[in-house]
Formats: sequence, structure tokens, C-alpha cells
Amino acid sequence: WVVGTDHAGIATQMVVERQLEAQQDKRTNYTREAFVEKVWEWKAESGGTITGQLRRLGCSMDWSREQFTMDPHFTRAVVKVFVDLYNEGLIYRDKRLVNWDPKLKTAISDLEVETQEIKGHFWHFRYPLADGVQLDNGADHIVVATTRPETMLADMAVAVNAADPRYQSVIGKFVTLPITGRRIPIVADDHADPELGSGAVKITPGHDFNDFEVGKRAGFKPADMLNMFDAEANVVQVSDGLIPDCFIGMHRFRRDGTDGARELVVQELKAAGLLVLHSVTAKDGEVTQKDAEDRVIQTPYGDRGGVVIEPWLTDQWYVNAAELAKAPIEAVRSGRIEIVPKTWEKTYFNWMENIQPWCVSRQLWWGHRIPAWYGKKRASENDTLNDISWLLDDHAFVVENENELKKQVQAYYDSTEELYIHDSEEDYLNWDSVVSGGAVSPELHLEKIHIYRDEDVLDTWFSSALWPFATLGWPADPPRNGEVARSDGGGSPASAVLAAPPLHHPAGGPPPRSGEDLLARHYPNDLLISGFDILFFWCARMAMQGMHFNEGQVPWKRLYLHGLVRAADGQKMSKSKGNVVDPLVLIDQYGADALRFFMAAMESQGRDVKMDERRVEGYRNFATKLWNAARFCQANGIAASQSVTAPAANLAVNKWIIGEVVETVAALDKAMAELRFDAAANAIYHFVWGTFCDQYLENIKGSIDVETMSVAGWVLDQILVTLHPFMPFVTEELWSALGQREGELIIATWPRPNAPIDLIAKKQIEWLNNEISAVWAARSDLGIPPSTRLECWVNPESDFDLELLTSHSDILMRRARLSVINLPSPNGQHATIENKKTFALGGGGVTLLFSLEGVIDIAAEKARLAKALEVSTKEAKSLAGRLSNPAFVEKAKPEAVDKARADHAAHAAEAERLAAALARLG
RNA sequence: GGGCGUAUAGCUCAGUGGUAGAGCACUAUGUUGACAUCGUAGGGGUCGCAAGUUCAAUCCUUGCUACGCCCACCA
Repeated sequence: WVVGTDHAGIATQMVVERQLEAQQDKRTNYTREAFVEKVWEWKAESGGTITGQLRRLGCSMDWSREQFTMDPHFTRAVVKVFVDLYNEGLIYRDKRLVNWDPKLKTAISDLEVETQEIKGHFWHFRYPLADGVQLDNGADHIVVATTRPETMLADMAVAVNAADPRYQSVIGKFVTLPITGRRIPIVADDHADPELGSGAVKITPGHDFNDFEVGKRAGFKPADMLNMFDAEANVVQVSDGLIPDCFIGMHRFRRDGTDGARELVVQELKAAGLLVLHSVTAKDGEVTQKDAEDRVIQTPYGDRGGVVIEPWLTDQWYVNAAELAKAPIEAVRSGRIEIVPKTWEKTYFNWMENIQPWCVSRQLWWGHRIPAWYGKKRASENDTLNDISWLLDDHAFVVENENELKKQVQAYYDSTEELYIHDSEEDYLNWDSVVSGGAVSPELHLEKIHIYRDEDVLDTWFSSALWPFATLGWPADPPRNGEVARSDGGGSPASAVLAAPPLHHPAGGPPPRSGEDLLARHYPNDLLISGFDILFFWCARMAMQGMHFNEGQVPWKRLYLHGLVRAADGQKMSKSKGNVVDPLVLIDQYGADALRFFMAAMESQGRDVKMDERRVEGYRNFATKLWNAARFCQANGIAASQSVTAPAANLAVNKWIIGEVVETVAALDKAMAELRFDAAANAIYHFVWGTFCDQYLENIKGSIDVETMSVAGWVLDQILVTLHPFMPFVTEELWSALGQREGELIIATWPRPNAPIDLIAKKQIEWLNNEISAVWAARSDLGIPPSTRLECWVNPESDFDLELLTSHSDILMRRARLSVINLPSPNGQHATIENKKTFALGGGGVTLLFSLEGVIDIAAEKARLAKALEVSTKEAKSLAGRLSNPAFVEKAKPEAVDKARADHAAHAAEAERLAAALARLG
């Protein structure tokens, strides 16, 4: 796990801009360099927040290799990727509609658009037919409908379906667009659905994605499409100059109580009698007329800026994602990448197979600046710098560094003239006026080559996508500018020391040595763990870039998509709702161990996790439990074990607990291999609390000999090692507190479940534990207080049972609080204790009998026995019923039939004994 | 419109073709010098609804209902 952070372009720039706003300041008061410097300052102050949280959580990684996506070597990788993709034709510049965020004034990608359902309206307009043309039905207009009236100012056509008989006669004719008076054609296009509305659609190629496509089909070039908005979505004059002055400068919507272009368009059309009123029939039959129909509109919002996205015609850089997606699709299909849980594969394929060009340029200052320069040689006096004709034939030079830039520019112009590199378009123009004092002085520019750099930066995900290999020192080119080579990619000079060896990964091999190729060693990564919410944003793009730039090698072999932590009420956490839980506060309250354990225990199959503080509290208690158990061990001479393998044991309790460790570790290993973190956490939890504390420690209390000390120490060690990934702090502390060690807990050998499981001991101790539990249950039912020591008689049914009993009688007497165990069974009235876990390895079982004299309420005992008898009888009867069904005996699996027979026999025998006991009581 | 997921104890969630489990909460209780952030015992569920497959369905199939999420160009 290479620790680090991305530069979160939009979010970070927003934070810093908001800080400026708070001081009545703004970004544009600064130069680009000065502003970016401020962002770096902010990053220096607060950039440690995320990694600080990781540290508090006890995440264990090589902090000397911490990386940031804007580190110099990372930036070099980003530039190389951009240039290489450009040279391969996989990145290109295009003028088309983009999702434009008018608040942030930048383009964003499709993924950054969130569709929300908003209550809106649906208006119907009459567009008068021009030149005296009429529809077949005699109408002198065409009705079109829209949810966005304001865009009609930039309408360029009306589309109808060629197959629609109503409009066939007017295809190729014109309508006169209201308000502007623009004469626009009626075109045939399949986009118009005769079934919907009037069957005619207004076409605004410059402000609607569908209309853009229709417009292109109708022969409009993107450069000629009318654009009626500025970057903030206020109305500007279009190229034909037909928008009335009263609209210019208006906001697109109603705002601050002032009508916007939308309202004004509707008002003017209504005044002109061109608004088709909408009739609403109330329940009482009364008909009222409204300007528009109420309708829920699917409205696009920017996920960061939170305002309605405007489709806007601009030049942007696009990645041919469809091409890059091919290899990752195949990788998942063939299993070279395994997605866990598998259900996400379908989502992945669905998106990847329908992927659209990825807009990667952003009109921001904070980020990786696009390595493209534009320019034009000044060839004549007429070609003034103030003539922005260069915009139309601006050749792009996409290169990794300035030397390369000079070479390419001079080759392109076939000239060795001096090259002027401007930082931005503005610089380019300012330079002219500065040098010439505002007037064009051609002699300064003749035969000089002027170019300027693209001012946009790249989508943050474009760089994050390189994480799996850029962090490992890619590209492999020789280091420049004294940067360290990739064997030490990103680390500070101090990090030239040995990296920590891979932890808990037996197959990991030795640690890399200085100079070793990190990329070759760690790429592909084994596993990526990511939230499902960034499957497209990040994971898919990592797969695309990773495979493209690493000879088709996948970035990781497995992709685990986990759920998100939601608020206690199941809602998404958000600052505006105020239901956000700060992990650091939880850590303060319950400890990092408890929080980590909670997360692990709740993480199953990528399902979302509802925040449940009580559960965190429960795992805090678990840590306390472990702590107290360790204190008990310490106080009883149980210390650090130097042994990785289980000590030799003779006592059944010790043989048993060793077997339990083996089983637990096996369950844990299986769960971890399957990425079932909840199952892993539960396995260790139940072993520690239920088996080790409640049973084993209780059993050994009072008789801790040398063997037991040795076994208990080993078991405790196994607990600390296996629990450490879940609860690093308490385990590390206990590890060192228990005694001298060979090494740190974090590099302790992970247990191997290779000790034998003693099945006899397992059965014996299970019997014993169950016997004790049964006695306590009986005491509880009979109201015998714990303080009463009971006299007990037993009637073992065989020598085997007798041996079992005598070898554990001391534990049984102490834990069940018996005063004496007598043989053989007495006369008189007794309480009868049935052990449901009948010892099945040879004996028929042991029945405990308590004296009833002066202690036990006979009626209560009878009631107790009657109840138990009822349960046994019912179960026996149910099983008998199943066994008497010939279909079951014939068709069921033999094991199932055998089990049913055995269970039936056991329950029947138990019922018989209970009936006898009941009979003895009279 | 398409896709995915979820419905199991009061709550939060596991789980299995052989009539269900955990933690918390609840009830009763406090004997054992590790632990009251604890121990012991106990109550509590027609496993969303309906049909089908099967000797057997909480689990498999289909339909339905409710909730959640993702994707998509209905002007």
C-alpha cells in the first residue's frame, strides 16, 4: 500500500477560493502563479489531515514513501502519459458540447454530472411558418414544446420526422423564430418522435446534446452553431446579432426575485399570442388555463458546484476511452482481474462497453497543466496579433519539455526563427500591447514565432489513474534534474533505507533493496480496495491507463469494492445534513482498535454499513476484555511465548485449546482469502471471548501448572498475532508487556494451522463445558443460589464415562460449585441434569443428580423436567415423522437419513430418561 | 426505460436445501480476587407476500410488494 493523496483539483481550488471570498478577495485578483502558491500553502497546512487520520487509525505503511499526485516525478508521468496518448491519437482536441459548470466556470466530465429530479414546467410555443406556407391542416404555425424556453433564442431549426404525414409538406421550408425573427429551416430527423408532443422539436444545437447531433446532421458545423451564453450562463449576443438587447446580460433563470431569460421569453411569447395555454381539468370538472404543464424534469447538476449544468460549445481535450477500455474489459472477462463482489462485473461491463469520450481538460488553475502549446507564425503586416484568427488554425504542439517544444515548433514552421513562448493567451496579447504600447507594431513581430501554453489543467482522475505505476517510479526513463531514480520513486532521500518487508504475506519474498526495480517488483499489485462509488472515476481509469502503459499488464489482480458508511438513519452522510461522523471523534471515544474492528466486522460483500455507535462500543469492550484476560495471564505466570509452534500438551484442556486455535486460524485464513473481513473478525472475536476467556481461562483457573502456563502463553500469542491486523494498538501493547520478544508483533510470523486437532480432547471438553452450563441452567430454573454448594451423585453408564468424569471432576466441582461428587447414584429424590452433548465416543453418557433435600423445590424441578421432556418428545416425534415417510428414506441423501436416525435415537433416549426422572419424583 | 441490491429477533446485521444465529437492547441473577466496559441463566423470529421445483424451501425458480443505489437523450 503506497500511501498518498491526490490533489483533488476542483474541491481544493474551491476551498481556497472560498477562503479568499471570506476576506472579500477573489482568485482573479492574483496571478495564476500567486494563486497556485496559495493553494500549495493551504495544502501544506491541511494536507496532513487525511494521512493524519490514517495514522490515528493505525494504518501501517512506509511513510517515507508517501506520495502526492503533484510531486515532480508524478507530474512527469502525467505529462508523458498525455503526450504519448496524443501521439498515438488517443487524446485529441475537439470543439463540441461539454457539460459546463457555470458556477465553477469549467468543463466537467459526464461522470461529474448528477441528474436530479426537479419540479419544472413544460411549455408549448407556436412557431409561425414563413413565406405563407401552411400545414396540410391549414395551420400557419408549428407547435413545439420545451422545458427550456430561454434556449429558443439560439434555435437554428425545427425538426420533424420524415415519416410524419402532418409535416411532410413543410420539410425544407422555414419558420420565423419569434422574438429574434430568425428564419430557420424545418428539417427531417429521426430524433423527432411523432408519438411525442406535437411531433415537432425545436433544435438548439449550441445548448442541447441531442440538438447538437441533429444540428450536425442538418449540416451545421460546430463553429457556426449559435452560442447565447457566456461562461456564467448569462445571455450574450449570438453571431447573427438577432437577440433583442433587453435579453443581453440576463441570467438564464429567475434569480434573486428578478426574472431571467426564461421568464422573459415566456412573457414575450405570451404577449405575442404564441404561447399555447395548458388546460387543467379539476375534479369538479372546472377547466382552468395555465401557461405551462407541471412536470418533473431530469435536470443535470454539477457534483461539486451544485448548479445546473449548461451544455456549452467549447474546445476541450478528450481521451478516446472506448479504445483504452478494450484491454480492461478483456482482463475482467478473462479473469486476469477479479472483481469482488462479482455482482459489480455487470455494472463494470455495462459502463466500459458504452463508454463515451472522456473530457479531461478543466478550466482551473490547480492541477497538472496540459502540455500543449498553440501558436501561429506572423507572416505579414496584415496578420496582426490582435486579430484572433489564430484561434481557427491554432496548431497544437503537445510535448514533454521545452527543448522538444522548440524542435517541434521550428520543424513545423520550417524556420529557425526566434521562438517566443507565452504563458497564456492573455500573456500573448498583453505582450503585444506592452511592447508596442497598445498599438500594433508589426516590425516587432515579423518573422518571430509566438506560441502560448494551454491554460487548462487535467481532470484529477487523469493523474490518479496512474497511481499503481507512477508511484513506483514509472516512467523508466533516466532521471532528470537530479530527481531520484525510479527505484526510489517519490521517497525523500531518507527513504533510501530498506523498505519494510511485506507484512503477513508469506509469499511476499524479501524486501526490495536500494536500486531494485520497484515497478517490476510491485506491478501488478495484488489487490486494490476501493469504494464502489469510484469504480468508474478511478478503478476503471486505473485499469485503462495501467494496462496501456505497462504492456497490457493489469494494475491489480483483484479489485475489492467495499460499501460506504452511512449515517445511523441510513442516509448518505453529508455536511449539509449534519449527519457526518468524524472518525477521529469516534477514535477519541472508543479507540482506533474498536473503530477498526467495527469496520472489519461490518464489511460483508460490499454492502453499505449503517453507522452504529453501540456496536463500536461493543468492540471497545472487546478490547477491554482482551486486556483483562492478559492481566489475568500475567498475574498467573503466563508470559510471552518464544515458540511459533504449539507446545506439547498432555492435559485435555490444553490439547483442546490448541485444537481450537488451529480451527480458528483456519477459519480466519479462509475468510481473509475470500476477502470476507466480517467472517474473519467474527472468528477471532468468538475465539477470544467465547472460547479463550469464557471457557479456557475458567477451566484452568486454580490449577495452572507448567504445561498450562506454556500453552496459555502460546495461545495468547496466537491471539495477539491474528488480532493485530484488526486491533494493532492493544495487541502491540500486550505483546511487549508480556515479556521479552525476538521481534515486534507487526512482523511476527502469521500462524500456520498445522498442529493436530485432538478429537478426544475436543469431545471431552465440550462435554465438560456443557455439563457446567447445564448445572447452572438447572440452578437458575430451580432458584438455587450460586452460593449453595450442591451435593451431587452420578451414574456413569460405562468405564469410559467414569474415566471422563474422574479426570475432570476438579474442574466440574469448582465451576459448577459442587461440594462433592458421589458414586453410585443414591436413593431418594433428586434433580436430574441431562447433558445434551452426550459423550459419543464410547460412553452412553453421564447423568448428574442433585440432592433435593432441603434445597430444591420439588414442584419446580417437576416443572423443569416436564418442560425438557416436552421439548425432547416433540423433537423425537418430528424426526420420527420424517423417518416414517418412505419418500424421505428413499430419496434423501444417506447422511441426512443417518443423522435423522441418530438424532431421533438421542432425543428418544433423553425423553425416556427425563420421563423416568419425573416418575421418580412421584 | 435499463441494470443492481436489500427485505431474517425490538435495533444493527450474519447464515444454511434438513424447521434459524451474533452483537446490542430486554428479563432474572451476582458465586469464582482478569474483567460490572463483567459473569451466569432466560424470553423473543409462520426468515416481506404468493405460487412453483423438491422427500424436504428462510435458502433454488417465477411473479408481486416495499425500500435503496447506479446508468440512460423523452423534446
